[in-house]
Amino acid sequence: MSATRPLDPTRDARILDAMLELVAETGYVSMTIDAVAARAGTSKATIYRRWRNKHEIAVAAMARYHGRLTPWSVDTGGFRGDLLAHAHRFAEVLDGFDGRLAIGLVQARASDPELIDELETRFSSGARLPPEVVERAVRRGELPGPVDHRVFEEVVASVMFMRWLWRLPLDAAFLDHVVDDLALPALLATGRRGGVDLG
Amino acid sequence: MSATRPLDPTRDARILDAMLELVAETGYVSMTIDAVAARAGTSKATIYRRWRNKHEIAVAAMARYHGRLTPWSVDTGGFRGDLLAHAHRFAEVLDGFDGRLAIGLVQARASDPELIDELETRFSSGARLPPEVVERAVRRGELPGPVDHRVFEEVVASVMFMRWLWRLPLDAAFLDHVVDDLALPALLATGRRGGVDLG
Amino acid sequence: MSATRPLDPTRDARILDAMLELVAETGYVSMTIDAVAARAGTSKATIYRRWRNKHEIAVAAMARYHGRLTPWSVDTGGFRGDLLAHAHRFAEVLDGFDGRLAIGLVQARASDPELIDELETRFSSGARLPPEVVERAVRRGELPGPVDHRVFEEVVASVMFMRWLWRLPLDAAFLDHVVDDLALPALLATGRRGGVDLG
Amino acid sequence: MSATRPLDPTRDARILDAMLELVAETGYVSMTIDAVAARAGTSKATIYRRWRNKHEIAVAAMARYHGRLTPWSVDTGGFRGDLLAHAHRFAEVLDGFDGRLAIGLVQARASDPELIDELETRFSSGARLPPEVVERAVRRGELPGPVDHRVFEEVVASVMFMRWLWRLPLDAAFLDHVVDDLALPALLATGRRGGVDLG
DNA sequence: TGCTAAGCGAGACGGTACGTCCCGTCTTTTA
DNA sequence: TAAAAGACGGGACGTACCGTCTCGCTTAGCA
Repeated sequence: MSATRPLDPTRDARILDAMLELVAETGYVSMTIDAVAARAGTSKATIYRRWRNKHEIAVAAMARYHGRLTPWSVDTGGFRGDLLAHAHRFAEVLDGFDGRLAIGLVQARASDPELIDELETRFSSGARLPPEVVERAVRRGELPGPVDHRVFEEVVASVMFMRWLWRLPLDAAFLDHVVDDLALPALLATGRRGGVDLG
Repeated sequence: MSATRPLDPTRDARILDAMLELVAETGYVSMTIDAVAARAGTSKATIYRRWRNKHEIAVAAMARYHGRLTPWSVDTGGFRGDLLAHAHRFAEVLDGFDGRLAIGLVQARASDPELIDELETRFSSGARLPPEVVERAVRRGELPGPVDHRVFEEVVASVMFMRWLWRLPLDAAFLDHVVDDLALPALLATGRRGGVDLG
Repeated sequence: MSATRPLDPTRDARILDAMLELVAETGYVSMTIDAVAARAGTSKATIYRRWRNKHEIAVAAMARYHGRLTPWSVDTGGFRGDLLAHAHRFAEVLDGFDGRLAIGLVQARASDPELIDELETRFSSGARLPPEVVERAVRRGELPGPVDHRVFEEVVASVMFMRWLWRLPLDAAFLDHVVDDLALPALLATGRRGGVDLG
Repeated sequence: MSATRPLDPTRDARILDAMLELVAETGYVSMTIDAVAARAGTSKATIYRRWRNKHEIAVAAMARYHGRLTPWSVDTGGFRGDLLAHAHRFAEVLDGFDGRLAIGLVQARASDPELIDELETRFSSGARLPPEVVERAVRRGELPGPVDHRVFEEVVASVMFMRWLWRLPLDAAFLDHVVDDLALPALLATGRRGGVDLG
């Protein structure tokens, strides 16, 4: 018998990083595996030894990327201010790398229905409201009781992403609207009714 | 001066209809221009005389399709029932033709900003809440006063589209959640504060 | 009965001239009917009203061109000098418009076997030796008797065209060779044997 | 450093053979690259990886073909008979594969000067008179001394190719004419004057 | 002089081949 | 045996040109 040689794990990283960059730069559909291989400094065979096709590579790349997202939080001293700050932060995320990546993701879903099933929660994690924001508000007396922080992410991520998708401005007035007219009422309603199951 | 011959508009219709059918049947990426030409009974040249590439054809096809969307309304006898019915209706729209077409729209977005902008309102029109639904509720005493019907569309279209995008089920429980926890609180909030400017 | 309008003969000329120019510039295969129409300032329909296809147009153009070829002659005072002068003249013809046209002709034959059947004699007319050259030589006593002047054209046109085809130089040394070693012996042989039937 | 994979030479052969067959069957213009690929059992990409366009493929195919031409000779017992036999042989060559291929050569000439130059000698090799034919004639006393065998090829290849080009018949009468009136006088003249430099 | 058939330009049309690009697989060489 | 380099079969893309056609406009020649 002969010694088998394991796949070199440093290649995985180079390949997936190249993949992410190219999805952000050109979109999933326009991006080619040859380009990924070139940027990663590997050969196509090395890529296809690890994943079976383009969309599997994309899945792996997204998983790697979202695994690296750092949680973000801020304390402005007030509940509404915290929500607004998180909305602003998500607007920046959309306008940056993540937005372009999101387009790539959506495009990928078109070509490869199975691609992003498991990425749903990860995607909106950019708009995630940390539970301590709610806890602080309760402690400060701004909220009568606990509310479901996940509702914020659900509403804000969706509405802002859609608006960004149509290239409408994510300006201060719109963020005020999202927080005051959509997120806050929904959050307060969860408090009144004792929770929500987002399934 | 001499007469030049215009592009035959009956061809446009045949081509775009064939395009829509094939996108719905096989998806944007799998669909072939040759197949479109064959089904439309034209030649490829006739197609490329009108649009420069595949995605421009798709954009045109979707513009044509959305231009044909008929408004929809229902009266269940109660406000919540009406909202739920409209949410169900939008779920059907997404699961049908529109969902698959929406993906094509997102693909097109990269290169066709102005056309996409124009389609924004049309896209969410599937979730549009007709003003008379609100008026009926006010007359029945279910609402203390008028609320902004556009908030329904804004929240419901976004949240449901996102969920559909990630292929999570648009089942009854989720629709209840959207109506009760997100849409209704937001709608009622607009009533309390006298309107919203969605810009 | 009704009045019919005849085809405008001025168009014929413009079309065929444009055809000849374009064959010489780009070759028969590369030349397009659209380009002919554009240069002639007509429409394609006007062309196809006159001829059924590309090669018929080419036939007509060649016929028109060769119909315009002006006979050429010179008297150098000696038979060999006359032959050399005609060889030089044919070299110039090949290097000019006619050479490029000849290539077009040959290419045309490839695509359209029927194209140039009747053009054979016309083609070599550039190398035609006028009968008076022979008559003068006989009068001067340079030839013992009449020789078949057509042999000159047959040999010289063929050999020089082939050499030109392979882009070998048609220089003075080669022309001397053609005249002294090929044409003159063949011409004299016809005199000795009393004529040739070129069929 | 890493190993790169060379183009597979067995493909070249299959492609060029298929090309030759199809040129002979349908002509250069009618022949399709897809048909070549199909017959060669390769893909179009494999063909276009080797040559840039249709005519480069044709040139390569003809180079391959002419490289395989086998010299031909015959001994009829008499000089004139030998010449006639070689003329007949060349007529067959023209009417067969070579004639159709020659047209392709001329097409190629426009864009590939250097390759064509190289093929020049090969082309007329079909009409080449082997030196031993002359030597035998001298030994038999049919010729007073050595003559330049290359003159035969020069005259015969040119005159017959031209006549073939115009689709005039290469019948026995014409071959007699070529041998008796053109080739023999020119050959004998070289003997009288001691050689020719065809440069 | 007015009617009418046909010429004309412009260019759209169906069809077909071209040459390009990319996917996912396979082959060769080196380490 | 992994890795690089890249050739390979397959198949869609978008382009180009052919020969036909349709559309208005104009013009020649009969009435």
